Amino acid sequence: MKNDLTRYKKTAKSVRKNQIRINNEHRILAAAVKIFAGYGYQGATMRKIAEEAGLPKANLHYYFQTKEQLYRQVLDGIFKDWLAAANTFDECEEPVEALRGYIETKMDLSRKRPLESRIWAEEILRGAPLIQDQLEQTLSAWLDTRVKRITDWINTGTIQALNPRILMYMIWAVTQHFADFESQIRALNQQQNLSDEQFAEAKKQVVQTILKGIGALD
Amino acid sequence: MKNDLTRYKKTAKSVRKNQIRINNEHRILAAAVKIFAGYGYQGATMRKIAEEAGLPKANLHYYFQTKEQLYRQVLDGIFKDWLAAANTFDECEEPVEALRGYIETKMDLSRKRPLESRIWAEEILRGAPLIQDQLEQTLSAWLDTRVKRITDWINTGTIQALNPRILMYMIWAVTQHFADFESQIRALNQQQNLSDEQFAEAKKQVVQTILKGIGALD
DNA sequence: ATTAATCTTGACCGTTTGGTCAGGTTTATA
DNA sequence: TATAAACCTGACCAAACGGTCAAGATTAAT
Repeated sequence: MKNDLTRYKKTAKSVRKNQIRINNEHRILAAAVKIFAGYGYQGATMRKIAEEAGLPKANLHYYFQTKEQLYRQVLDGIFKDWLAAANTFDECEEPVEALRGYIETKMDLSRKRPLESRIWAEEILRGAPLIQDQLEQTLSAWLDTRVKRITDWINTGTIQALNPRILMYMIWAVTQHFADFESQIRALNQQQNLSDEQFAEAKKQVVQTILKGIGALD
Repeated sequence: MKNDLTRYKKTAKSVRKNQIRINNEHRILAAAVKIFAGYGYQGATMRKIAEEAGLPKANLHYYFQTKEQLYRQVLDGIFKDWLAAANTFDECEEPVEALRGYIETKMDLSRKRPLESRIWAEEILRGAPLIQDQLEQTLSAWLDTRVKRITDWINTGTIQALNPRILMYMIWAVTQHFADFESQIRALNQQQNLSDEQFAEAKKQVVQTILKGIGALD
């Protein structure tokens, strides 16, 4: 029993100690997302991230040895969110509901996490120097299986004949556009970000146009 | 006559002298496009641009006083190309041919000038710090008149009811995606850029999906 | 109460950055 | 041929960068 108590105490203290690390890593990562999204990888400086996090710069290097390692962890987190959202593609058998759910989930992700979307976009814009492997392996494998599902829909006549990859590129392009080009959309909307109502309208129209465009509606 | 000859000589020499400046400015701007597209504004250095142009760094500062001024001229050039392409929107009265022509022109621009598209995308990603005015004025005015044309199409029942602005955002998103996310598409295409045939297929499918999606086909 | 492990941080370092400038060279004009 | 204007460039500079480190503070474990 003493043993148990000791272990319990140890665990509790470990948890609390880890908590310091976990808390600070979270704080730094959150600050890093803001700064990387706002300035790009090169434009972001460890000093700016430290200020945003409210910590001395040297402290950042205690938790993340280099700027590149910090950036890599940010990218990893984004990729995990992306994969989680991507699974909504498989929740329905029917093309209309599967695609509608996927498009809406991607739109919601753009709305709720625009910073992450922009970091991802910039990384790809620069030629994906750090995430090429993930693209060529994880993302490529994910896409392959969905291409097969779409091909099945085509073969059963549920949607019209088309290149499934190009369809996916179109969905990615449109959904992510609302995060990545937010500042352009704002400039064209009387300097106001889209309201919730406007965004809901956009989401609906995007779904409608794509589903109708591939012959899954009407 | 002597006057004419003198003027002619003067003009000729002026032209040739200007030619030195024009040539070098072109050389520097072309190098700047490559470097800014490959590294982003912050990642691009005057040294890299100078190397790409084959000129000493100090020479760049002779023609363009600061890095920001050089970057601004690059952006101006891109915007002019964009506006030129945008006019294809007005070449046809009918929505099908007007939109098809516009989408195809934008796709061709992505194919032929991906570097410029990426520079533009990065500028917007960063919040458009230098081109906000152009977006809020020139681009906004351009969009307004096209919104009216699309609204006319809706009112005459040529296409279905929709928000014209969102339609334009979708077109921009999809067409520019093929330039901006080229490295992702490459990673998902056996590490090969889209061939001319693949790109032609994409162009066709994009046109088809959007036109059908807004009820302008079938 | 001691000891060990973890965390914190101001001061510092070598490198790279955008930008300057004096002085030389080339080109244009008369 | 003489003179002015335009062009060229190696050497240089202050500022900012990512990263290091020693020394102190805090927390954990016995």
